[in-house]
Amino acid sequence: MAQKPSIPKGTRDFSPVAVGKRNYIFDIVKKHFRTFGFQPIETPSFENSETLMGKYGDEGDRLIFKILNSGDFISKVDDVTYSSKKSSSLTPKISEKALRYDLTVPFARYVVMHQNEIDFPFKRYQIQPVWRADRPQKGRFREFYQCDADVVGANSLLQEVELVQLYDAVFTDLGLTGTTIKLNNRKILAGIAEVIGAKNNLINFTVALDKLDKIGAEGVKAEMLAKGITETAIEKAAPLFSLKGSNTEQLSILAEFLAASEMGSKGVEELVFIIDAIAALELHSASLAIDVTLARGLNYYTGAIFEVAAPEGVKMGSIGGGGRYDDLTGIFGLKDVSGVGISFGLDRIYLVLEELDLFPKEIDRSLQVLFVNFGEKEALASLGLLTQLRAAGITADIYPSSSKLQKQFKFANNRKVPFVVTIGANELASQNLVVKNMENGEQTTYGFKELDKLIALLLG
RNA sequence: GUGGUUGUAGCUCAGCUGGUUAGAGCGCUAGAUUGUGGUUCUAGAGGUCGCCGGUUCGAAACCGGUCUUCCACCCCA
Repeated sequence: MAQKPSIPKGTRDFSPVAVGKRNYIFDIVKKHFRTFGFQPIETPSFENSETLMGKYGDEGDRLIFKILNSGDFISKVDDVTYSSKKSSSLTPKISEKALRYDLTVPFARYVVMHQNEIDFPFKRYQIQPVWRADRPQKGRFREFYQCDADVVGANSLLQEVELVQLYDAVFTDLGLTGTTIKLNNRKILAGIAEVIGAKNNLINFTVALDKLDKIGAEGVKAEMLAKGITETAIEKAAPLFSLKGSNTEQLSILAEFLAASEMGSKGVEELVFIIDAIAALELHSASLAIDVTLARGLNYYTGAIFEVAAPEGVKMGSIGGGGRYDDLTGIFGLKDVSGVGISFGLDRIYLVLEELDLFPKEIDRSLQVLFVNFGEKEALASLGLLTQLRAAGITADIYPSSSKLQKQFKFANNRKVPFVVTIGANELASQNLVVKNMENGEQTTYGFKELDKLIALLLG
């Protein structure tokens, strides 16, 4: 053992137990994606750099993992570029591929490339890892999975309503009650900026507003001032900092505030539709809340904006987000295809479920029954019975060597095996097997011919 | 990318202002118990103190660098 091996910053190994828990979440998410009519696709881990670069802003470009070209790539760089030592001009010459940064941009590329084969409206889901050269923190990794569901080619607000229901269905099924689905609309943000006279400073305005719950009203004002938003404009927007009351109350205040803005009024109208529809349909465990400070990545959202907050009391950033983008495929040359989608933050949902102890304990039951090994003859007899159990769909195994019973039972205990079958010389002679319930220690004897009874016990 | 923080046994952590052979609990192995785990008792094995370099008679401890962890920015799931 020369040096202890390690894995790169922000990456993780997953143990059998962890994979079991992750698959539990994946399976529930997939189940609901499918019942809502979404179809799965997959795209490559890496794309051509030009597909990704420039789609996430300067900040995003910095976080994209670039892949070096193959071969003697340095020798192909001209001397001027090489000696300039400027990463921005050198990188494109030595790297033409990059790891996927999210699933939305590759999806847009997919839609454009396959537009003639796709039946629109196209509802797709995609669950794959993405990579970001970010600095890791709790719940933030350099390699993590995204679970996205998007609809392209449908302008109806019914999609937004369904996506809210989809969030609710998944979190309810996971037993994660008390989540808050925060809802806003880019048109409202644009309307506010218009009304207060900061139309040309929309991004700075919303980025600052988005931090309200983090840095408080004073902090937001300070940041807005620093970003060149006038004091009178901030004053006008001030009532929105402390917007309170039910969704409908907030909406009526907003409607009044935005009356002069055509864009803003349209946004209010859209929110009213979604809120009314959800009120009529009712959610199971989540609550839907208007949040005018919600901005998220403004790069491509044009309509509804979603973000899901973990139940109160759990310290965790958002566990999901999404929104509508009217022209995502435009950057790849396909105009007028509207899309709307949501994403589940698997790693964070995992942490939240862990913290609230919401994983079912059957998950780590990776083996339902273990046969104790007494020696060659007994083991061969066990193998015959084992085969029948496996054929009946039961996860069963035999201890590979005739080690001490103490050791074999301890192994069963550590693996959390609920039943252990013992077939020793006595049992072999009488054609019986002894089944031990590891939870309460009770032992029951069955004849070899009564295997159906054992199967019923194990399946029940 | 900026500022800070962390690293000691498989795991969770002690280890004082530098001073012999670096500790505990849990886990692991063996025995008490040659057909029974989860409880108890006894014994044992496990560590180039993240890595590289420096200061010193002497470094786990001090200094520099580097990697890693976590945190605040930035940004975001």
